[in-house]
Amino acid sequence: MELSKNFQHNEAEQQWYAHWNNSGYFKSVPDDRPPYTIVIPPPNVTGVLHMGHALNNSVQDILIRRAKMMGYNTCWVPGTDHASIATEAKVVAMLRDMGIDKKTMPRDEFLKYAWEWKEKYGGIILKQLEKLGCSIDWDRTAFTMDDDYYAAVIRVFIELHEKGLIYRGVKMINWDPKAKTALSDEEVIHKQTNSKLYYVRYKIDGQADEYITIATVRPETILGDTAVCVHPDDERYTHLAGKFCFVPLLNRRIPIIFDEYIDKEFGTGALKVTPAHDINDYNLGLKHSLPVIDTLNEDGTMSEAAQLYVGQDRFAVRKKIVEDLKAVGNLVKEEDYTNQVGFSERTDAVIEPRLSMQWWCNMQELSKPALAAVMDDEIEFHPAKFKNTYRHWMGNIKDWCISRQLWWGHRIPAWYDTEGGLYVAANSEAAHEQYKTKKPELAAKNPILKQDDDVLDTWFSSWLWPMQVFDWNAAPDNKELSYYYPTNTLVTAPEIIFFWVARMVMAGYEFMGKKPFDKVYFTGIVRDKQGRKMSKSLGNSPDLLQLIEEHGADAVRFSVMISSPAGNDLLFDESQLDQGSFFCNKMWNAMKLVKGWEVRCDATLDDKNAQFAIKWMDARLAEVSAEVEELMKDFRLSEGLKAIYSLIWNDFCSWYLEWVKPGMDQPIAASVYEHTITIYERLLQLLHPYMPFVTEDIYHRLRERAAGDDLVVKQLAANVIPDAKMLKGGALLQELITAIRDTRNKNRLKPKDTIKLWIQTPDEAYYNEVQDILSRQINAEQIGFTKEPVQGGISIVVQTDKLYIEAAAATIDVAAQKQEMQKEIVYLQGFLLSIDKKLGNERFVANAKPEVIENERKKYSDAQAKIKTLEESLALL
RNA sequence: GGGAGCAUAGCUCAGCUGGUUCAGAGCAUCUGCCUUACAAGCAGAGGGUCCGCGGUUCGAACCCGUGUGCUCCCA
Repeated sequence: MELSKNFQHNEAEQQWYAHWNNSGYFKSVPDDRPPYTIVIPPPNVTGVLHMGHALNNSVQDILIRRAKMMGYNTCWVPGTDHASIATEAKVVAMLRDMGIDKKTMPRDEFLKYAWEWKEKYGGIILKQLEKLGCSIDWDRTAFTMDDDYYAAVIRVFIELHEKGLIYRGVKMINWDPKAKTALSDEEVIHKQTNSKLYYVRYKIDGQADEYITIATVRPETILGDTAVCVHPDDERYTHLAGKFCFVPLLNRRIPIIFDEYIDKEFGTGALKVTPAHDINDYNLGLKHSLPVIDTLNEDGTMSEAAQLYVGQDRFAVRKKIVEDLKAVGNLVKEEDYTNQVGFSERTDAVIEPRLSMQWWCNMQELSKPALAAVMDDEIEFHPAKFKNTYRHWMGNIKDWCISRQLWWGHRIPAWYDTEGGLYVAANSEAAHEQYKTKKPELAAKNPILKQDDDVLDTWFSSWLWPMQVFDWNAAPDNKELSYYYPTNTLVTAPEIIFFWVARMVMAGYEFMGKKPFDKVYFTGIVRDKQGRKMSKSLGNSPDLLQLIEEHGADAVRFSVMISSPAGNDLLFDESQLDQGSFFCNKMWNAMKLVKGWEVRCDATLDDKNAQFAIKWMDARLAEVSAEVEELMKDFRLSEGLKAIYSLIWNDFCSWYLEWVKPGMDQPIAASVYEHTITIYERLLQLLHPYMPFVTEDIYHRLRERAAGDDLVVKQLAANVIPDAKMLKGGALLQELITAIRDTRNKNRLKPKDTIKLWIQTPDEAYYNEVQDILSRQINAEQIGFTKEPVQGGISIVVQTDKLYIEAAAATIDVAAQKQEMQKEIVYLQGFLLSIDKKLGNERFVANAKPEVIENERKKYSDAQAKIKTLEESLALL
């Protein structure tokens, strides 16, 4: 078999994903094994895969694959949410391109287009997860507007309405003039914005040439002013009690009112009050019984009520009104000002506070068990610091605006009669039944009820996800739900904590009476080199599919995971991908090396010289396996990967393989070959959750495999206690080799120059065991023991053994050797002193743990011995 | 304004319950190698007031306080 120079990721990825999927390894049905379940945080149906998804889904896949190898029945449920606003925007844009205006279209027809759009583009993001290698149970793919899911959402609405938790009312909401819908508070993003603060004077009624000056960043809202408010203690204005002033340009007469809400320090201390367009002004208006003048249309243009600039956009009007105020002399001044402005999460339009009739969900009761569950660690947060954020939000929870003025989504199951009577029911028939019973006379006259035009917030459906993907609504006692629910781990970004995590917890307790998941793992945020969050709008997110194409899915997963400690952000830079692909290549080459030995196997050969290497490698494998297990328990995936990476590259490739490698054209003991293959398999298995393709590929190249013998389903062996003596012996051997190589370098020996090594040690047995390895690693033609110092050689000290190197080619620098030894002695003497001080301190001896003291004593005697050895060697030079 | 977090090698970051096996990794740099798997590699090396100050402690990168700088979330 001719093997390519490098690992060919493209072929391997295609081949193995198809093989795993076709073999049914990703499918899950309830059985006797314990379940390990993850529901995917449904990506937005309009989305494409970006770096955040790469991180998020790599983490999920690692957890799932590892659980699978540990004997769990793993189930990873995929799906998408319908993304009301984003999808509707896409469909409207598509129609516009076709020359069709949504307004001219009935609802049903629009929805037909929307479903077509969803069928065509909606699944793209899920398909992309295949490329990343995600072991997803595709048969379970769910969508928040599937029929069963739709029914569940409607049921939940009705139940909460019956409980009195859902109600309809007029309140100040966040209005997105671009999407023309209300938004919840969570969908508004506040950004610091450079604005202007305009000082505008309002003429006082009855006072010739007296004005009151207000400051505003939104001069266009002047047209909706119904009062000017000042602080009752503000001496500048006390004389204006009971007076009125005129709104500039309109000359509407409005009262000057007094309220302690006013901040005297801000601007001029006088506030224009526009109850229709500011939440604080609205509350002030309620308190002082001010009229409300809504000067904006739904698309952000000025309404008839504004009287001026009717039909023109709010931002165009802002400029014009400033000009016009200036022209009539009422603009006093303007200054630069930075303030927080709300933007729509989906459309990026500037949000308008607007008074509007909407549906609301009261969260007070729902939040109580949800808050307690997280605070009591019934649901564990990793990292735990997010408990604070969660508590803060839950503790100050506000009613949730759940209606959206859109068509794409779950239509609100409420019907109205001609008198405004309200009927909430699962369907039109049921609503009409209610109507006939309640108002038989009206029903006879006007038999048709009108359904509410609005749909529900997308998150009002996705909060049911962990339950409804297992068919909660139709069959609450079904086998799957009781087997998979509560799910094990939810993996998500911290920015989703309120949208998703909090609401899913609430829904879980409210409707299932149980938590939706045991643990929540919050990943970091993926940022670019400059530390900016990667986002579509900034355009700083690399094309993930292209990265996978170029570097391979394993390399992408590696680079994302290696630099992603739990809950910390990760600065992603494409150059990091190299480390991952180099690693794939390293493993590929190790496989080539080992496979090359196959034809040189000799079953009759003695494997004595390799025993040390094998036992040591087994011990390291045991040690790191245990370490990884601990790290995984704490979601320290990045450190787990580092440990495995180092085990494979350093311990296995750089040390072990060199130690068992046969000489050129020399045979290898068959048992050593076998053992090496087995060790490599176990290393690949340990790494597999992180880098599934390259590991599966090499696994199959190491040996012929029977059908079904695939790494993805190979069960991890139970961890064993590593052989401590072997670990120590291996570490010493490495230290010896490195020290001698360093000495060779320093004495300008070429790699091909051979040396003679004389060892002065009390433990000759150890050296006998490693002699074969040692001589090859340092290119020694001869190794022997000595009881006396060897004259004329280079002398070094490793731990407390003395080594003498004789080399014909060496240019020995005695002065340099002396200097180095003296330096070492000085350091050790200082070290000794510090331990001495410590051990001489009564309080240390009294307070420190016995093992700490014991360790200090050992360090002391070791250092003493080493100084003695060094001094002896020094004396000989 | 309220809250959370971060500051460790030139860069990006690890360092969990305080104890020179605690000052680490990768990249970058320097030196030597085309050594029979790998130059996408091998063998070595150098490099740090663990942000400043104060405190607790026998002992602090780690705990506490404080200052400075930065990031994020919420209002």
